[in-house]
Amino acid sequence: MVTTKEPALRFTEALVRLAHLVQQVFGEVSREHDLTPQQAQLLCLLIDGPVGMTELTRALHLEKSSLTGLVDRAEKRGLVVRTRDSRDRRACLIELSTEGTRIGVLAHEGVARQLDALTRELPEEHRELLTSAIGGLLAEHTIRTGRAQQATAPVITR
Amino acid sequence: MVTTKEPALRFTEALVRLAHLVQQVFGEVSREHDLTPQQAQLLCLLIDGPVGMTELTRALHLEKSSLTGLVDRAEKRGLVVRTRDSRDRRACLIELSTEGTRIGVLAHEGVARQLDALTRELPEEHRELLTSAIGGLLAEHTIRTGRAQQATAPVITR
DNA sequence: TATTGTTATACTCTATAACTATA
DNA sequence: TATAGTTATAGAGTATAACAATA
Repeated sequence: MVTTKEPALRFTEALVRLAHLVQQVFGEVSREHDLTPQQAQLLCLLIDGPVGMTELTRALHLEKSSLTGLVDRAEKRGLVVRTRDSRDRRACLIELSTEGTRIGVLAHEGVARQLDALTRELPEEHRELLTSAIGGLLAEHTIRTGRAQQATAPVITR
Repeated sequence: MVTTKEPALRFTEALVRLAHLVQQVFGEVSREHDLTPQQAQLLCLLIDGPVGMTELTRALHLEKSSLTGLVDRAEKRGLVVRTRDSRDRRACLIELSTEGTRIGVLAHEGVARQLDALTRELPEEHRELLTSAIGGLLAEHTIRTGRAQQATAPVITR
């Protein structure tokens, strides 16, 4: 086996540019719905149900005070609601409002649709292979860092 | 051909999570060098040589006033220098300082190293397939939007 | 007139440190 | 004491609109 440096560099560059592209798509879709990318990310993360602040900080890789502000602004816009956690009076659960659900689902679908459109040209086998390859990368990262990746909707970290 | 919705969704989710991961890596490396991700991105973009403000706004997808601020702060930190463009007295070229070059290269290498490490487990064929598939996506996006992607170092858009 | 870039302004996002309330 | 979350503060990032200087 030869020490091929070239492909490695090209590959990482491809990864970075892909991330760049996904960010763009995410930003554009967010704008269409008058959301910041961070707000869209929050809404997408809450689609599956209410989540506590601490869990959100882990999912979003934010400090708790940063999250407080993000939730404050989202709440002020009527996108989410703070609910008291019945089992722990210190904690609260963040929940989508009706409007938040509506916009969150739209944003989620918008991102999925656009990315899907970009990949429509790929042969089905390639898509599957890509999916599993990416799954491998994510698993590898989880192993290395000990941190699990979020298991939810299209969501981008800042 | 059956209308398979499932794989499409999984695939786009994989893309989004991959982008997420790359963002994380980029953010961590930036922090190590006491840079914001945006500053790191700027430095990486300038490694190949000086670039004008207008071209930078296109590469970074920023409004010109946002870029003015970004460059201001980077200049204040001694990372970049504004140079007058000799052929157009309205324009200026942004150039890395010695320190900016040093840190920019370190950040670039750091990102490449970490991403490379994550992909070391992948079979070589998969890496090549991934690379070409991503290349296809980028090309598709360029066609659809008419905008070229940047052709430079590991760089993430916010 | 059009283009290049800056300034003024207003938000949003983010982190650190100190704090309150509950466990 | 430890944990969940907020507040205070400061700085960074971003966009819109109005502006200056040059083309």
